[in-house]
Amino acid sequence: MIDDFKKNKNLYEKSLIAVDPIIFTISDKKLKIFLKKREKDPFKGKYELPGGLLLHDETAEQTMERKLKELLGDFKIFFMQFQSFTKPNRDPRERIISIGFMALVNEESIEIKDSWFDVEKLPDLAFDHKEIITLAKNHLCQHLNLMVAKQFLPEYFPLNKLQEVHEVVGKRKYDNRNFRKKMIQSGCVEETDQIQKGCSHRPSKLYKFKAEVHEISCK
Amino acid sequence: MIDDFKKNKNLYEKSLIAVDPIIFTISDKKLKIFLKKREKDPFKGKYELPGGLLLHDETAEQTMERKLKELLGDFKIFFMQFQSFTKPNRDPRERIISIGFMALVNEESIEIKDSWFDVEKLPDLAFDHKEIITLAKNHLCQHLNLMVAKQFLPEYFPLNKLQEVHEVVGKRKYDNRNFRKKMIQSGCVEETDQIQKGCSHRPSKLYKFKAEVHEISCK
DNA sequence: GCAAAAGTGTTACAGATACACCCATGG
DNA sequence: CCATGGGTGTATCTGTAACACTTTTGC
Repeated sequence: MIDDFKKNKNLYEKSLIAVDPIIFTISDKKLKIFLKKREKDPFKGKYELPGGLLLHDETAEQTMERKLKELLGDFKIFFMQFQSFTKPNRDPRERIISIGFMALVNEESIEIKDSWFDVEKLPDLAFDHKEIITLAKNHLCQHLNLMVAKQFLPEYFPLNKLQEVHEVVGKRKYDNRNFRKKMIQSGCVEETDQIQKGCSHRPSKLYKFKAEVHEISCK
Repeated sequence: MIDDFKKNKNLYEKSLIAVDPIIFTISDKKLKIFLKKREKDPFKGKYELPGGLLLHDETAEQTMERKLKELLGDFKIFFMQFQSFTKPNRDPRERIISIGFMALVNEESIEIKDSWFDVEKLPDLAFDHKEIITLAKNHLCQHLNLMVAKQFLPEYFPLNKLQEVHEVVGKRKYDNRNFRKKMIQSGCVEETDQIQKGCSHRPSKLYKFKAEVHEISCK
């Protein structure tokens, strides 16, 4: 391929490479994403994904880690690639290829509480970011499984919170008795001796994921 | 992001962008992919994916269409993005980001009969192409549905061929009676009045997909 | 008539669904 | 004592799995 490039440098063009993180969390029973407001043209005043360019010696995954640390702080965050975006004029200034990643964070680990937008009520977006977010939402919804749900929860959680995650991401309701039965039977979660505190109703038992939960799917 | 670039051009580096097509077909009850032999160093004599660079005004999808036409001829081929590869040194000469696509073709539309390798018996591969192929195989296997199966079959096909596609891609066996029942009940295929010819055994009825088959999943 | 693949129905089992009431706590 | 969310069992339905023999054709 490089040989093609050497033969005819006019045809091919080197391009900047960026990652665009779609950072999801669940808060207030809604799926939300992190956006920032643009302070410069083009698209001044609109919102954008908090993307970043790859450094010369970085993989896209390393760029994601660097950006996430910068945005949310230094703790481990789960993320996965879902699609790359290559329209030549997606940035009006200069060609940039963007690799889309979705990242999943537990609400409780978030310090900055603003900047989060309900995916059903997004503001005006810069570049092709609306399209990117739509695809990320579909990808998340289609890849909902226990590994994904786990990312939205703290280590110890009530089963009803796990159900809530499934309901919000999967955009559907589950029967509470059936959901609990299925989760317990699946062997992926286990009861602990911890109890929920500080709630003005019957406190729930807390569960945790068994260590071996990795890729178990859950419709 | 471009502002970051303008501030410090040393840190960021523009890169060539390529597509790498993993072209699958089913032949002889095996899943096969298209590879070509490298005639130059590096990796001279090893096999590689038939990748191509993005032209300055092309999306990755347009590059795929151009390359597929060049490799296999001018007919419509189904393909989908599955992952991008960004290790800085994946090509020892110069940085190239590669966007991996899997393409699916029906054996009968192939003219060039060599160049196809059983995915279970791959030759030595150049660059990171072994890794790319492994990921493409997993992706294909996990995304097996009727839309995918359709790509491996001609317009009119025996139900048993559809079963074969599912068995080869899904690496498992299906019970013939149950499989037929399920396919017919699903309403995605319909019987035609066409009959298989030129076989030395009982000829089968031929079926076709109904028009609306797009994204129906099938375990 | 034999080889080779096509085609066909019934029973058993497991997983999914539907459904309504009592419980524990804080205020 | 009341409001709030936590927690529980049974009966039915539906889709999947297991299973073996007859049919049609070419040679």
